[in-house]
Amino acid sequence: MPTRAAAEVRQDAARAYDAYLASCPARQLLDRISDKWVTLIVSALADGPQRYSDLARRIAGVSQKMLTQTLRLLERDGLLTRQVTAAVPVRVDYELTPLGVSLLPLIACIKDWAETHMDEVAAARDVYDTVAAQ
Amino acid sequence: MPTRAAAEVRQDAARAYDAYLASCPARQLLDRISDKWVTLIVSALADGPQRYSDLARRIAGVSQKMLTQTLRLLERDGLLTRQVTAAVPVRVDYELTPLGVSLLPLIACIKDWAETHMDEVAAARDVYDTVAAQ
DNA sequence: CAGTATCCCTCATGATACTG
DNA sequence: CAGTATCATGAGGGATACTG
Repeated sequence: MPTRAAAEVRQDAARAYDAYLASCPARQLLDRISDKWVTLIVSALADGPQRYSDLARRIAGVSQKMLTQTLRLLERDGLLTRQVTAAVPVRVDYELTPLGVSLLPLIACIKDWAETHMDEVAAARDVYDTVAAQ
Repeated sequence: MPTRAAAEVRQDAARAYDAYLASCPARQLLDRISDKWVTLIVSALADGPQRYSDLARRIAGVSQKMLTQTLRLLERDGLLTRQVTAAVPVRVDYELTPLGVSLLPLIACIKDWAETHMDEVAAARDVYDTVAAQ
């Protein structure tokens, strides 16, 4: 069964490549910052500490689940700290760590490229779509 | 029905925010480069033009579907060109455009941050997981 | 060689309801 | 206020088979 064997070889290669990518730092970072809410939360915290409800308000459209989940993720990664103040009602503040702050220039780079070049991309899309329509 | 109305208001806000994000250049760029295969293909083409089969070989683990789909996406965005040479068998070469090349420094920035700081992130995770386990 | 077409399936996200 | 728990869905991605 050469076909079956070839398929297996391909799948093995795919799995090995997946494993390789999983260990790639740049890939791990991209996995983080590509998350819809990660950059929004980090950017929101650039101005200083924020409470949970502040974040929920600033980042309209985020569900409680995703906000909590993403905050936990970022806390685990050492990008922000979670400070609970025992009171009634409870108060929880989130703040960027120096590591989290160090991410801001990178986000700024991405923003720069986007603001400089995304209109070219949009133009290219228009051309592509126009030609394809004919 | 105040509950229902409140839920609707929240959903409207979420939709409006989605629309806002869809028009955000930085978000659009992140949507592109966060794609697993986009950065790999762009990086592979940094060395110069490559044929379809070259790319398939270099980027082990990519399916034909995703390779073709991603190449079309990048062509549409004006990041690379597709050059078909009529012959038997057909030959297709892909090459970065200047716009595509301009993306390379940004990818390098991301790589730099990752290689500089991802070990700190990994360390933070270890601490977090260790504390959580107790 | 360089694709296209199809099916299938998982996994991430969001809505909803409940709580210390 | 700041979450947790549960359920549903839908879109992205892979496997497979076929083609100019």
